[in-house]
Parts: sequence; structure tokens; C-alpha cells
Amino acid sequence: MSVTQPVRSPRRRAPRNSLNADRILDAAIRLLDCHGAEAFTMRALAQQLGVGTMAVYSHFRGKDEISDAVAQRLLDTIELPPAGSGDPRAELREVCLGVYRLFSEHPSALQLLTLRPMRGDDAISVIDRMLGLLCEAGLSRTEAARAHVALMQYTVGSALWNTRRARALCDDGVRDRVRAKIDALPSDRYPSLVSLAPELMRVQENGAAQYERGLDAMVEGLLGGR
Amino acid sequence: MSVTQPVRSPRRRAPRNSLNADRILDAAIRLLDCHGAEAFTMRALAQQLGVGTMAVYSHFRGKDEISDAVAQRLLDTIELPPAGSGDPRAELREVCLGVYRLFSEHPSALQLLTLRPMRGDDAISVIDRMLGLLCEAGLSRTEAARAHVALMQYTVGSALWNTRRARALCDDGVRDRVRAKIDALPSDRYPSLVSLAPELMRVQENGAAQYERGLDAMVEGLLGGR
DNA sequence: ACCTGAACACCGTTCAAGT
DNA sequence: ACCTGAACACCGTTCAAGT
Repeated sequence: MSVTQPVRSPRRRAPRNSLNADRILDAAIRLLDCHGAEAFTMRALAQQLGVGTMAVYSHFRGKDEISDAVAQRLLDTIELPPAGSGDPRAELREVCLGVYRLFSEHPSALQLLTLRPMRGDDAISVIDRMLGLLCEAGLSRTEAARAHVALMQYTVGSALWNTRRARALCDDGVRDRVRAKIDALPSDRYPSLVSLAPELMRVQENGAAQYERGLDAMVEGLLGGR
Repeated sequence: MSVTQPVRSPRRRAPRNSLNADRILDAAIRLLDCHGAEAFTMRALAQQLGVGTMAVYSHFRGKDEISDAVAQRLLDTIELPPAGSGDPRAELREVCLGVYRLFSEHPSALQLLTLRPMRGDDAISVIDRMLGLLCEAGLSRTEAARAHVALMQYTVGSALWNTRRARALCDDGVRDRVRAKIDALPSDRYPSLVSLAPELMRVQENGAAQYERGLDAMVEGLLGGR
């Protein structure tokens, strides 16, 4: 009997035009979400697409261009709340939560954004919406700009913080090591930390709830009694 | 005439014990601050130390261990304000500014922290100090823990945001490209963004000032009238 | 045009060897 | 013990070639 199907097929030539930018970006996002930024490799990407490594280069100039396109696509999927509720404060909260949710659901996208330098590809509609709401809430032009930047910084920082924490905790035995380190702390030198360690842990257990509390505080501080 | 000194010296064997953990960390930080995280390479590090690549491995298990040690050392250099001024709110501000300054002065350290998963090596004394001040300001245990996390998240987010922005702007022509992109934006679709673009730019020009404004807002929101 | 493998210049790290 | 170069398994990307 002749071997009609080789055991280790050297992969047949991929059919013409079966590859395109969208399929590549889908695969990239899947790779990033499932296996993290360090698994996002040109070779892994091509393999997941069932194609030779260099096939991808027919559709993108290189890895950087793919990274930017991934970031762009993800930023565009941020869901905005319906407009015109008459409560700019509540709407503002929802917009921020939308941004936070995206980064929480796609942690490696956040990593990607921090790695690649900034480009003009920000989430335009999100920015516009936030600025509009801040003005509507009674802030001056400069105050609105300041408030917007502050809210974005807090949101990005929170998502990043939680991502890092989650990555560490799902790792083996890190949780125990941290716990041991805290227990070993001299309570006369670090009284507040030792005393509040349980609260510190508990509060970070639910990242989204913690984010909302901080968000409320920041919005309160920014809008005040207005 | 015989060649006594070869043109390209193959580097003499480094004298015994001339290398140690501290010298390695110094070189690593210099490398990170001067040439960015992507230039932080085992080979570059060894070359800067005038030593074979593998010599470093006699003092650290690998690159990850060096990264962690660098982060640890930098976190320990955060300057805390003198205690007992009787104004916890002002002291809290100073502590946060100290953290912000460290990350602004060592941007690649921040990148390092976001890359490496979290460990128990946080800035213990900073955390303890902040928690103490928050309690002193009248917050409950849980509120203090929440406030501390929120402040750290905002601080990290701000530093990261500015770092990214700075890296992009010092690059060639990115500034013009962003400006052009904004000018091309349809002002009927993004009225607030188009209108407030100058303020958005201006406000981010001075990252530290912007950080302080947001910090004041967050502290106000967290501590309220207390 | 789209896709291919071989090859190049990097990277972190293992290993056996020198002193 | 401390330091060395060669070698290994990766990486992104260039290139000449196939269809």
C-alpha cells in the first residue's frame, strides 16, 4: 500500500486569496487574548492561519503594522452608551466603564498599546464623547481637557494594574509567596500595611468594583458640586 | 615591526572579582534610561561592563532576575516627605508625587514593571506611609485600602501615559502627523474633539502639572470634606 | 499578485572548558 | 569561584524564487 497521505504533511500551498488583513487581525487578537503578548509571534500567527510565515508580509508591512491595526480595531469596538439621557455624569461614567471593560477583556491589547509608541489612532469617538459630556457638565474648555486626560490615565492605570495582578496570581504559588512576605513584615516598622493587608487584598479581589469606586471619587473631585 | 597591540583587541580576560551585582544593576539602569527597554539586552549589558556576555550569569540567574532587581532598587529610591507635619492631605500629595517622579525619571523602569508580572517586591514603605496618612485623614480601613489602590493606579497610569506620549513626540514627524489627523477630522462628527484639540494638546504639554491637577481632584473626591 | 523556504542578524540561555 | 566562546533554539525580516 502506498502512502497517499504523508504522516507529516509539509503543508500544501495555501489556496490563492484565502488570506486577507481581517483574517490576520482576527488570528492576532485570538493569539494575544489566549496566550498573551509574548506568544504573539509572526511564526505563531502564520501557523495559526495555516500558512507560511512570510505570507503575512503580503498583507502587512511587518509586526508593528499588525500591532497598530490590532490596537485600532479594538479601540473601535468600545461601546458607547446612548446619548441624551440628560444626565451627563451618568453617561460619563458609562463611557469610562466602556474603556475599562475593553482593556480588561483584552489585557494583551493594553500591553500592546504600552509597548508601541503613541500614534494618531486613538479612540476618536470616545474622546469626543467624553469631552462633550464634560463640557455639558459645566466644565470650562481647559478644565474639560484636563478632566478627560485624568480620567483616561486613571482608567488605563487601573486596567494595567489589574492585568498585572491577574497574570501574577494565576501563576503558580505567587499568592502564597506574597502572603508569606506580608506575614514576615515587621509590624512595628510597617504598622499600617501589616494592619490593612487583608483589606488591601479584599479590595483588589474585584477589580471592576474597585475601579468604579475610584472613578466615582475622581468624577466627584473633577465635577464637584456642578 | 611586530604588532604588539592587535587593532581589534579580542578583549582581555576581565580581572577577577571586578564584576558584582551592584555594578551590573547600575549598568542596567543606565542602559534602560539612556537607550530604552528595547536596548536592554544581555549582550549590550555585558559589553557596557566590558565583559563577556556570560559573565553576568555568574551573578544573576538570568535577565528576569536582573529586571526584578532593577525594579526593586528603583522603587526603594522613592523619596518620602518628612512625617508629622500635621497635614496628612499635603503629605499624601507629596508621597504620590514622589512615586510619580520616580516613574517619570526612569520611564523604562515603568515599562519593565508592566512587562514583568507582579511580585512581592512592591515599595513597602511607600504603601505603609500612604495607608497611614489615609487613615489619619479619617478614612475607614476599607476606604483607606480603596483610596490607596486608586491613587497608585492613577499615578502609574499618568506616568505611563506621559512616557508613551514623550516617546512618540521625540520621534520624527509624529507631531505633524497627529496635527494633520486632527485637522482632517470632520467637525460635524466630532465637534467637541475638534473644538478642544488645542486645549488637549496644551494640557498635556506639562505632564507633571496635569498629574497634580488630577491628583488634587482624586484626593478631594476620596477624602471629601473630612 | 500572492505565497514559499532558505538565509541573515539578532535574542536569551546551556554547556563544556579555561583560569 | 569566576569568566570565556561556541552552540542551540528562538525571533523579525530580506531575498530570490515559485505559481
